[in-house]
Parts: sequence; C-alpha cells; structure tokens
Amino acid sequence: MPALERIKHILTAGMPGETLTIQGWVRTKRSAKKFTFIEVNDGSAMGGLQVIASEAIPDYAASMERISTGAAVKISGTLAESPGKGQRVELQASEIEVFGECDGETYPLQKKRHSFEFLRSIGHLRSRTNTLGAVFRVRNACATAIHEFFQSQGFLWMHTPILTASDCEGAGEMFTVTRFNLDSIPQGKDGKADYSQDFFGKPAYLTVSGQLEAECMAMAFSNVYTFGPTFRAENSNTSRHLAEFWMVEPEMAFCDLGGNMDLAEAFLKHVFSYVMEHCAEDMEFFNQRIDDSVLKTAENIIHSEFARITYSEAIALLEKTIETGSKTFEYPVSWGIDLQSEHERYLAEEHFKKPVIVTDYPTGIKAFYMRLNDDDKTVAAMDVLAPGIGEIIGGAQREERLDILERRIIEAGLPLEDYWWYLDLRRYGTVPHAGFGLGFERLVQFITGMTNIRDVIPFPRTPDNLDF
RNA sequence: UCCUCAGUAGCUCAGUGGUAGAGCGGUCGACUGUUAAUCGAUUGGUCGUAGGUUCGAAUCCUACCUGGGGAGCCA
Repeated sequence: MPALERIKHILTAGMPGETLTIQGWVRTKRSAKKFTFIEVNDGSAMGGLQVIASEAIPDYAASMERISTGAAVKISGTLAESPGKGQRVELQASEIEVFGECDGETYPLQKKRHSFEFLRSIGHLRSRTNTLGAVFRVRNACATAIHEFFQSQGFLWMHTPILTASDCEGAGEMFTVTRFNLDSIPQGKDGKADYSQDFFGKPAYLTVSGQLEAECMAMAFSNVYTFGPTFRAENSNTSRHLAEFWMVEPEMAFCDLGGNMDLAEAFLKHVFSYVMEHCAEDMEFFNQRIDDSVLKTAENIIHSEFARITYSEAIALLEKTIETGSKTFEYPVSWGIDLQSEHERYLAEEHFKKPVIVTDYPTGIKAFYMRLNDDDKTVAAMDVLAPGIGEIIGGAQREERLDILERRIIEAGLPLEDYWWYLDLRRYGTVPHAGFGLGFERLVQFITGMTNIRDVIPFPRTPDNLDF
C-alpha cells in the first residue's frame, strides 16, 4: 500500500512543487480542447482537489474518454499554485489511471441538488454527495468525541449484550430472536411455542437498552458507559425514530441527579466543541445549506448554561402561558400529564431558546427504577430537551433502596423474580447512582440540523424498510 | 397505528376535462484557466397501480401501493 496523501491534507498543507499521487472519485469534469479540469474527491473533505490534465500526458484522449462524474481514478502529478479562483493549489497531472468507469447514462448522481427522499433510494451511493459526506464525517467526529470525553474522565467503555432474555424492561416493543423454523414452530401441550427447544431454551430478544447491565458494571468500576446498537420494534414512522439505532448510556456510582445533569451538560458541550473544531468546513456547509441556525446553536450549547427546571415548575409555566393567551396548545396541561411534543418544543424553542433539563417527574409517568423522591409523588428523573429535536437525553438517579425498588417493581406489575440479579445490586454494597441514555442519531441530527433521522445513519432501518 | 399532503422524462417540477411540457442530466458539436462552466443541437414518458364517471381523463370519483410532513410511542 503506497503512502498516499488524503485530499483534505493536500488542500490545507500541500506545497506547490510537491509531487504526489491521489486516489478518489471524479465529481465533475470540464473539458477544453487541449486540457481538462477534473475535480477529485476522496471523502476526506467536503472539497475536492482540482486536477489539470493537459493533452501532453500519456493516453490523454483515451483517459478523458473514460473519465466522467463518478469514475474512480488514481492521479500522479505536481502540485502548483492555482491561478483560478476557488482553490489554493491544484494538481498538474503527469499520469492518470482509471480504475473504474462510471456510465453517465445510468449513474443516478448528478452535478445538482437531489432530494433526500431520492438519495435514500440509492443508499449505496448517497454517501458520495456533499451533504451525506458531511453528515458521516460529523457522525464519525461525534463518536470519537464521545469516547474521548468519557475516557478522559475515567469512564470504562462496556460492551453490554445485544441478545437478551429480558422482555420486561418496558422500554418498548422488542424484536424476537429465534432459530425456529417459523413455518413449523415446536409447540408445547398448551399449543403455544415451546421455547425450551429454541437456541437459548427460552424466549430471546434484541436489546432495547443496556442500562441494567451498565448498572452492574458501574457497581464494580464506578463510572462506565455503553455505546452500541439498540433495537426497537415500535411501528414508529417519524423523522426521529429508527428500528436500529445507536445509544450512549453512561452510568455512575456515587452520583445523584445533580451530578447526572452536570455530566449530561458537560458531555453535550464537549461533543459540540469537538465537532466544531474538527469538522469546521462541514458545519459551515450545514449552516449554509441545511439550517442557518446550526452554528448559532453550537455556540449556544458550548457557551451558555442549560436551563434547569422541575416538572412541577414546567407545568406551572405552561399553565401561565395558556392563561395569558400568549400560546395555545392542542393538549391540555395539568400536573400529572406526560409532556407532549408541543409542550417540550415550546419550552426549548420558544421560552428558553436553548436546551432545558426538566427534572422530578410524577411517579406515574416514569420507569420503576427511577429513585423515589421524599415527596413520594415524584422521581429523580431528568429529560434534556433540545430545540428542534425534543428529548435528546433521558436519565435518572436510580432507586438504590432494596425495599422501595421491590415495591416499585410490584406496583409496575412486573415479575419480581426476573430482577433477582438487578435487586442483588441493592443487597450487596448498594450505593446512590445515576445515569442517562442518549440517542446517538438524534445527537447527530441536533448538531447538523438534518431534519430526518434516516439521513444521519448510513443505512436506516425503519418499518417496511430494510434495503441495502 | 392515526391525521394530512404528494406520486407526470434519469432528477426537480409545471400542466386542474380537449394533441404530454420546462429546467437540469445524458449524448453530439462549438468555445473557454474552467470550477453546479458557457452556447447550440439532440435524447428522453404505460402521467404510481387497478377499477369507475365521461364523446373524451395526467386532470373528476373509489380502492390499493409508495413517499413526505405532523401525532402517538420513545432515544
């Protein structure tokens, strides 16, 4: 493998006079009689390197015949200062090799804007476009930033299982995993499927959350996080839902809700800073072409403090807003209701105009494992609501008291015996602890301003969509 | 799953009862240190599918399919 320079590096640091070789795909070709401009992109940056091929190079006519938008090429030459506008340097080709031609008649990508709907139908090719290229570079930077943040703070990355027997986490519909031949499923005497004959000897599913396992690991390593794929079989058809998505779940021992909020805020600030630093060009592009508030939002996240209010305060605020008539909502507001999208959006987008952390929700609308507050009516839960996205982070201080947790499991109508190992954590060296979950794709949406979650994951899986 | 909007050329769209159009793309040619190049010519369609109304349907009606937006569920 020869040492090839990536175009991103050449564009910023390449010196006139250097001889070098690039490999990539042709974005556009402009032919004149005695020479041709070729713009080559290798995915390392938004922009490509302009190549000038004069008729003096070997096999000029034949090569130019084979080169069109989308063709894969290897080009050697000398870097020169560019007399034209739009680029600092350009490559004067001495040798061109065409790896793969690209028939312009059938190649679906053109030198023009395409709708995201159309690009989804060519998921195998769409990453070659400016926008999707920028999205996936930013996605990569986000993932790197996440690991960098947690590692620098002493968190251990834990790989929690993707296959699980737990069908009672209450986090959503699950996909069943089986080795049964579905046309002839072994049946027991009751006529139902006999799972004792299946691979695991009991029903198996794809995970909907690694939180319970992460809690186990936090009880050994103090601070851990998971970052992996998650599956929900909900029939959700929205711009914010995927059947397969990536989730980040930190879990901290010796931590309460306040510490949890502090971590969530520091976490988002770090990811935004990292992306702004490492993907400045891509972020500029999003601001120009996708959403002109992207850069402002990033600055806002990095430099301003998140608003923090309790659920009860949020309800009072919404009620007052309705009273004064400054805003009307479709759904009524009263203490005890779950906040609707419109309420969350109002809080984050109109009232605070920045992320808001809402805490201490009523017991009835939150999960059993969240820590019961002293008022006996609310739990130490928190949701981070982001403008344009809604709930981006959901978390809580966990219930560490055995007797209360047992009571809460029973009240939730869940079988106590299934949680024996989870309850053991409270029997043996229990400790106040807290954590949260973050939808990775929603984070990428939030940062890039992309409105549809299907455009921030390379190959989206949604109801009735399993292509590529 | 519900509400709503939309399916016309490879792509983006116009055409709202009377002979299917434009721009872009592709192809050919010209021209030019060009850069979403430019100019000229040319190519290109079972108007989502199936029924129905009508002398006549891309256009009106019904059902279905697909996609967008919103809601619910959630991350």
